[in-house]
Amino acid sequence: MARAATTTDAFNAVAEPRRRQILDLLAAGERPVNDLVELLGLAQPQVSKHLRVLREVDLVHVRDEGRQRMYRLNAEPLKPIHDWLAKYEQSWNKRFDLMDDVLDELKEAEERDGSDD
Amino acid sequence: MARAATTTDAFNAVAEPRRRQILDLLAAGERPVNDLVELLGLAQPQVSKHLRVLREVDLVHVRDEGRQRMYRLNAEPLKPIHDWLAKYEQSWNKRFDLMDDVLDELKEAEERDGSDD
DNA sequence: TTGACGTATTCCCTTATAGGTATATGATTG
DNA sequence: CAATCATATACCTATAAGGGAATACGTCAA
Repeated sequence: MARAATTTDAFNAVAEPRRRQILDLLAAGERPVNDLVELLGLAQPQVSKHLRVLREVDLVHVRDEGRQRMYRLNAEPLKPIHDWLAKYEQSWNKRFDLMDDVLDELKEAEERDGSDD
Repeated sequence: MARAATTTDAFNAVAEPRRRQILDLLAAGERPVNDLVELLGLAQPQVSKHLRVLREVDLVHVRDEGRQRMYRLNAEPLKPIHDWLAKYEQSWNKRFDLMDDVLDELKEAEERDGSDD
């Protein structure tokens, strides 16, 4: 099997840095494709392709405005990622794992020193 | 160019559901590979391969314990993901985008109604 | 209608995934 | 030392990514 499609969920869609950039830009407000093309310095087709992925996981909404297509952020699909991360948050904030690290080093030292019976 | 390697960063490593499961299991404490194999119901080589990816992005630490290898969670590399998400948090919590949605619908209705002038 | 503009899609290519299966490596026991 | 356990790696296959380039499509202006 190959890797899961980028359009499987927000986790996969957002793993690509360019797509995160796009979302970051859209966070400031609605924008037509060409704006993004300029801001990102990418070729237009690549931007359209990234936008397609973001659309498929519902991270952006589109609206037709004349010959332009206005893209707008829809952050809701990011919530599952945030929710999943919640349980790990203490690990880096409160240095909860400091204790684990110490225990680890103790065990390793123990093995090194007292290894010969 | 192909997709970025899964070992590029935590974003990519964590896009795979199995690897998130592994981290979830390790969140409860250190475990040898075979424990994970049983708990996940996966073949041992696949588990080892997932663990390798997690190791390469430093999401797990290993410790030799006799013929077993004890894996432990290291959540720190998840922080960048959390940090990136921070700016979107309000979007789903406080329904900040409700306003945007309303504006959107107004615009669309406007277009529908006043289009034939 | 013709042409220019804004955007999406298609095709080609290189690369790497994830799973399956077999096997290699390292540590322990007898 | 041989056998076994715990884990890692190698090899194979199918699949699809993302970039580049060309082109198709829809809209508006003259």
